[in-house]
Amino acid sequence: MPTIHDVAARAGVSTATVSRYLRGEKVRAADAVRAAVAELGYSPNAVAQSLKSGRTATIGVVVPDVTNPFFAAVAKGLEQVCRAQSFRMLLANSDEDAEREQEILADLVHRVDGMILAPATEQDRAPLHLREAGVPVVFLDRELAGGELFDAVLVDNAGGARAAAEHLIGLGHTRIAFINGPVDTTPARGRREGFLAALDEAGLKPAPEHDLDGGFREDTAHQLALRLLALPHPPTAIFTGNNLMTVGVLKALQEMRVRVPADISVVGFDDLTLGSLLRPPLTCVHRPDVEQGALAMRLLLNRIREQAPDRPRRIVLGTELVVRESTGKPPRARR
Amino acid sequence: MPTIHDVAARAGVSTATVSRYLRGEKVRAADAVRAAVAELGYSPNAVAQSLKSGRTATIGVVVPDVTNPFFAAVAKGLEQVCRAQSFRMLLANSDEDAEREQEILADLVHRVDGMILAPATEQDRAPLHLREAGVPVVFLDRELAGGELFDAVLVDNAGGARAAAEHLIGLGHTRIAFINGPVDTTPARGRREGFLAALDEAGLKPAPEHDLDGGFREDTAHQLALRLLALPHPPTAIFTGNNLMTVGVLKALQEMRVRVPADISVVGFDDLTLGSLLRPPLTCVHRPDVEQGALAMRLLLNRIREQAPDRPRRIVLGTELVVRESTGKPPRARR
DNA sequence: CGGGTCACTGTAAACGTTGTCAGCCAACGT
DNA sequence: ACGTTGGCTGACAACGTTTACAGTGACCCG
Repeated sequence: MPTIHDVAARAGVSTATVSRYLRGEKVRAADAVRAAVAELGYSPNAVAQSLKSGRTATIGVVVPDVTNPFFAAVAKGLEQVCRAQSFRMLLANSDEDAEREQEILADLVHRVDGMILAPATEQDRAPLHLREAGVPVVFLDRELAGGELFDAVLVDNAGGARAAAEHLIGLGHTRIAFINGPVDTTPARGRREGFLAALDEAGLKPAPEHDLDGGFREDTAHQLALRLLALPHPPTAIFTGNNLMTVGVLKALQEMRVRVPADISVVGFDDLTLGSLLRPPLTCVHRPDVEQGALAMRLLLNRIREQAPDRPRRIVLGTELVVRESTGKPPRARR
Repeated sequence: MPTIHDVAARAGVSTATVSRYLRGEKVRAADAVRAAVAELGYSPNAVAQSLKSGRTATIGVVVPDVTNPFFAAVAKGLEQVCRAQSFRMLLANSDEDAEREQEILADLVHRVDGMILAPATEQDRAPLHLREAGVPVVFLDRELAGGELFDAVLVDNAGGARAAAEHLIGLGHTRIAFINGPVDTTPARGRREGFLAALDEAGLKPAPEHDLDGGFREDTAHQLALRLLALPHPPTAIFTGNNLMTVGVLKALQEMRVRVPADISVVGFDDLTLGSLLRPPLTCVHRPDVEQGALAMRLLLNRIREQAPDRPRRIVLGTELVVRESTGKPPRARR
């Protein structure tokens, strides 16, 4: 692989001249250099450039799981903006595991100019090290308990959950189960808050056995749904805290031949790609995903460009309740 | 951010000694160095290491679109193996665009030790440059027309498509439409081959207006499906060449209130995450996805380790026809 | 024709690491 | 007492760039 020295030798100039030519400065031997570059098929070594300049033109992205359609969509938004601005994207999955996340961060610090992170828990301390190391961080969909020291692009979790709960309450439901994510996580905390607020305003209180943590996982939610069905007083509606858990619940209901919404209504936070094709089409809290990624990346790249340490910016995106057919009035028999 | 010099100074030794200590060699001042490292919170600069060693411990991954659940699953497999072997993953989407792909490759050559690539077309010449640059490449799900010069992890496209077609033929269908991807793409070519072979054996020939290219895109497939329905002799079954197009077709059928499988049967290549929850549950050609990614990455990392230029390896994974409820006998009226 | 300006150029020193090399010292054998 | 070994060490040169600095020559002006 040819280096700048080879080009310089061939063009009969110094490396400095080649370097300058490449950066667009006016150079007498431009033609010769251009020819040499072409003949040798030279392209500058990015690693050497990084070492010299201290910039890697690379962004680290840590999400729980790209397989989750929400994060896949977010990743797409991130990547689009990234490449449009000549940055690259180093992607890693934390699997919702704070320890693994920490390893990944430590590994990535030196290789990136900035970091997009959806932390596994709000108690996470690892990101503070990043800050010390001078690596700008933007939190995506989740943030730290420590307060708003970092930039973040979030979604109106409380508002979305409240809308979903109010919708169910409006239909006449009183026994509403909530299969949520871990409450030490921004979205789960916010969603619970909105959910409880709506219930409270309607004079309702959730039974403890209806207020569950499904760990944002399909299989856990699946089991919890089965357990809910086995209860002496099963709920007439289930609100799920993310897309994966919605799938788990729907599969459980299908297995047990529970009719939706005749027997049980289901609302999910997050749309499903195939939401409209499901049996029945899913009522859900819809929200921008690609846009959320794009926004986060733009925020980060701006932050990297202007080194002026502006105070942290928090962007909160709105949600939309999409009413399809998985929700209806509660069954008479159980009321 | 402290460097190895800072550590050396603090420990009262030379940088060489620190470097040796860090690589695990026996060093007299081990205690002092350990202490200095801890106190300064030093960690080696990966960029400098890369420059010196010529290795980046990074793998470039170029797929059409991470948002496609198949590639999301593949990406997960890739990443798992990657991290298990202390490599990182640079991810980019080509959007099925050969030109964009070429830009990405050129950009990534110097930053990676190897490359996983799902080329946009089989005519693609860009990967040959990678080979010249000494960057090992493993093709994923797709390969080049130029013959088998590269490693590749593929799937038995012809076999899967044949099974799907035979299933439909067995049910009595004779007018089967095929919405395929671009035939200058490995999977689309193979799938067409298997499809046509099965029809041929049954003494059937597809009408030209039933043999379509949906570009692997949901929206295009959607339009094509609408066009098929408007035909004087619409097909009684549709076989779709990938997951996105299956979705497009299903949505079109739903819009037009066409009953599946009463009016039209549908089989798709690729499962859908929610395949079993759809109305009706989807009959499809299922195949390993996470495993395919994991396999490809293992192949690549082995290739990087052993520099012995072994001859290219091609791995072809099997498929499985999952019969659910979207296929049935053709409607009487139309036969 | 001397001096000054201008536009460009080459030399060389970084960036942070690793690896080669020669050198040092203690321990050992004679 | 002295050479030899062996284990460890530090100085220094890379790796491929960029860039500060100090030229260099062409050109113009008086």
